[in-house]
Amino acid sequence: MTLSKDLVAASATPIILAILQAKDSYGYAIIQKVQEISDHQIAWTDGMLYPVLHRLETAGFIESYWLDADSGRRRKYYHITTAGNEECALLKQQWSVVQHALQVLSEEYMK
Amino acid sequence: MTLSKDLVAASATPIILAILQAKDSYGYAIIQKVQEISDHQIAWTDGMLYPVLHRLETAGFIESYWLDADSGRRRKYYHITTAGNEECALLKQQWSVVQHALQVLSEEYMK
DNA sequence: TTTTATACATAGCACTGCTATGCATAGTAA
DNA sequence: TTACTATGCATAGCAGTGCTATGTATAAAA
Repeated sequence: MTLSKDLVAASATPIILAILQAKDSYGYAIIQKVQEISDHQIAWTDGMLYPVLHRLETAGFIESYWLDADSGRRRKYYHITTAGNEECALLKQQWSVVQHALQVLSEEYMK
Repeated sequence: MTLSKDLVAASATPIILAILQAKDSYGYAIIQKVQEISDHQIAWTDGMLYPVLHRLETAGFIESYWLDADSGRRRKYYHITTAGNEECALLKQQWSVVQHALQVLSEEYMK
């Protein structure tokens, strides 16, 4: 399943914030996490993710810090801020509005 | 509640197609229908809707025909095509993938 | 006669998502 | 020891487009 461009754009932020709500993480791991929880139906490229992370950091929704992994490689970890938590809640709410609308329409159609 | 720009873009097509699945309709009525089923939480402008309708028609998802209303005004009615029904089903499926992902993340966070 | 509601249309540009590309290192297969 | 894959991050730059702003027209109502 390939998600439409619009849907990818609309879902990236809430998904990233929701992942970081559980625990701090870094770019590469986030991509894998998204694949995992979507049964490989959502496939993000790194080139698409990093700019989004930078935007979220600029917006103040997440903060970053560098850590060295056991492997020796450097990883840029992201931590969700209070503003990020609020944004995440807001986005989820907006999603539920649309979801509810689609739900109502489906039911109406079935009648 | 004001929906984010991305979400508006991603939800417009499935919502319009879902409305037309129930019965043929026209621009102005579609805007009112969206307000109604979303408890006035989704507010589309006509300037935003008409281009979307034209795009959907060009894509072959809907077809149009003119009708004169009792009021005397002309209305451009839209009818969903077979391709449109398929597209609608596909989009709904894509939405459920994202919805499911967000759901899983929420549950993981709660644990 | 002025305003509001109804009804559709689109030029054009501001905006931006993301592709394409680049850099770097660790592990592993050959 | 070489090549390849996986890991890991970064961004220039432009193709692509969503939608604001604007225009037209008619009916009804105030």
